[in-house]
Amino acid sequence: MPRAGLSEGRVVEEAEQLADEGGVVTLAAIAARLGVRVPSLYKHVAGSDALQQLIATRAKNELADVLGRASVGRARADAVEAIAWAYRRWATEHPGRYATTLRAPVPDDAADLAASERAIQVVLDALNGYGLTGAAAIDATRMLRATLHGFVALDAAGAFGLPDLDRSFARLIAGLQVMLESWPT
Amino acid sequence: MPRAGLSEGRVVEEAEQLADEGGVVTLAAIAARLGVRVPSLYKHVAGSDALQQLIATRAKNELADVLGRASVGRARADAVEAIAWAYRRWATEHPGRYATTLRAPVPDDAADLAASERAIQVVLDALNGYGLTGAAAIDATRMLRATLHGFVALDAAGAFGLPDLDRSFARLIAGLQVMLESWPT
DNA sequence: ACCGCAAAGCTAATACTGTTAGCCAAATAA
DNA sequence: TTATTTGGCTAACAGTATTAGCTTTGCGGT
Repeated sequence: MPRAGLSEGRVVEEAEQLADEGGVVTLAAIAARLGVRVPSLYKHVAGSDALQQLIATRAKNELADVLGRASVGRARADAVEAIAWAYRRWATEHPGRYATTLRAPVPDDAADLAASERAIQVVLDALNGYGLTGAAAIDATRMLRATLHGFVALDAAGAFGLPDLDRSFARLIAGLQVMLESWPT
Repeated sequence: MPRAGLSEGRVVEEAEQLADEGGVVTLAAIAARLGVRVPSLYKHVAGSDALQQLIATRAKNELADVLGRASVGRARADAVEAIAWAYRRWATEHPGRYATTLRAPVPDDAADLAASERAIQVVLDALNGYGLTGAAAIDATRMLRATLHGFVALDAAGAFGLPDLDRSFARLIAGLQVMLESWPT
């Protein structure tokens, strides 16, 4: 029996693809796609939970990259708008990976913690232009994350009616600008 | 063998309790708590999915009730503030039931659709005082739902650091007021 | 070139989950 | 009292994750 040439990375990639295609992310499904039996996967990942964790960490890093690239060279309203659209776009294009992004970082996983930090830092940097520091910056970051996540999450769940989502999102961003302009320091 | 005296309502209640206690909502766990074997549950609910559906519909109705009670007799800023705090409170006190609230209503379930409508209507009524109609009202409703859901979802996931959540939420509400005051009609 | 060994696949077995079929006793209706 | 419906049960099956243990591949060292 020839080897399939798997690796941790290969398994995680396949799981990510499967997740983003909306399939049920099960070891059985992943193994089938890789042309391998289920227990063979355990030679590369420690189990279902560990696999989820790997996907989550990679997703957080990728999201941080996307947001960082979107906001580079921009400030204030420009930066917020760019980040918002990039965030929504990545989340809707990668719903499976995005969903893993939300779970709290497990406290003993340094890589996961670092990835979470990176994503938040991009938002904090963008808000820097508004002169927010300390508690005000924390509040504003939480507000921004909550708003963006809430929109894409409700969208993904189909909780909104279908039409005019882009218009609603644009209005939302405009509203965020107003909010941030008047944010107390 | 004496009967356990179950009913659809009793099964759903137990599942709701289990969900809000953070347990894994599994037929096995529910049956154990009710002192009954798993297949017996099928005499009262049509299966795992159907049970989820029942919980979801009841949860949407309860949330609509809570928001409705909170906003009665209030308008504009008052109404928004009351709804926001009631929403967050109910969601954090009933995390399991709240989570079921987010799934899109299944199109052929009239009760579920009606429940979803009720909850949205409360928000729409509250925004009525701002003179929003048509597209503007839709945008504002989506914004409000997204913001509230985003905050409680990230909170529930532990995605925020622990401290000062009430302060951040209060700031968020204040920001929403500003946003709504300047919302274009 | 050969051996040895770690890595990578496999089968088999266990323990969960949900689900269906079919039995039997208990409550209820005639 | 008898007939029927109802609500519990056991048994069986399918799907999932996981572990144990076996075999073979393929690479590194001699």
